Amino acid sequence: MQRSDAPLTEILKRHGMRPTRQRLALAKLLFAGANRHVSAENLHDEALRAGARVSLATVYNTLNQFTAVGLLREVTVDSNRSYFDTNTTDHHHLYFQDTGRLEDLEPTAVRIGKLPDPPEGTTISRVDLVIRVTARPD
Amino acid sequence: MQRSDAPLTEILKRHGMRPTRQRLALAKLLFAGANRHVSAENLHDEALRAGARVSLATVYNTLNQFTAVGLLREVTVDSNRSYFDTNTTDHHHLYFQDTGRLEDLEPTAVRIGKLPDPPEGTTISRVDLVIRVTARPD
DNA sequence: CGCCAATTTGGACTTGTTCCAAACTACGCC
DNA sequence: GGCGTAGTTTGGAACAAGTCCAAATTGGCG
Repeated sequence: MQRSDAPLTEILKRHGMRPTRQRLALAKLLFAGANRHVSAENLHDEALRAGARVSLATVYNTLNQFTAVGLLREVTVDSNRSYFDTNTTDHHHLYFQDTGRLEDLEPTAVRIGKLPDPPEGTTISRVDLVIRVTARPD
Repeated sequence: MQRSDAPLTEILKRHGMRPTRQRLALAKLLFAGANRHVSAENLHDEALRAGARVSLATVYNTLNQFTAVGLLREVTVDSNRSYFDTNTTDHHHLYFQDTGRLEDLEPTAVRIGKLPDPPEGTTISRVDLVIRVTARPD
């Protein structure tokens, strides 16, 4: 294990997960650089290409565990595929319907001026806003 | 065919669809009363219970066709099931994560104060806002 | 070092949805 | 009113995303 994996190891431990080879490899892909949006298949392919031997089942397990402990956020933009976002701060999304590409919006790009009170006995767990764009037909 | 189906027949024709027994039955369930949110399985069960002989494949076909011509709107709140909304006007949604229940929000309940310009070469096709609530843990 | 609980894995399974080829039907035409 | 045909429906097979499972592996602690 290289020195540079140490912080990832720490992160996993802090969230009650053993830093296994597979989880470290996936965490590295997810958290090494800029914020990302991945699907399970998508991350699995990437892991294999990077030489990590990880099964698809483990990718699903890991994404779900990371989401459960708050390292990832699930974004629902497409009803037949789950996307996971490494940016867990408060923000919204831009979705390119033509290509399936998903991007974060700057927190300042959108302002929600007014929200209703949640119904009696419930609390708002999240407010998701998605701007869907298509190539301009011209 | 009863007199009361005439308007539905008209609606279907106007959108280039033959008013078949199946489409009329489904349209009746969808558009007879207040606005609704349905899933395919859900509408299929209801149709059968109402005595309409319709296959699940036809329910899917019909929901997709209705959506294509703008009689329905697809709402993406859950990544493993599609919901269709009979309210095609501009509005947002309240989603009860515990029960899967989906409700329309009054157009006045939410105000979006600021939106970014769409990226070069694209146009905004839709802005979806979903407020997710859970039972208050107490 | 060795043990044991946590983890991973391939493959079977489930669920939601689409595809397909054959059967059926709406509807314009005579 | 029957006919022909293009549009529609249908059951079942096929597909895709995701979960489950029992067996094999492995990390971490003593």
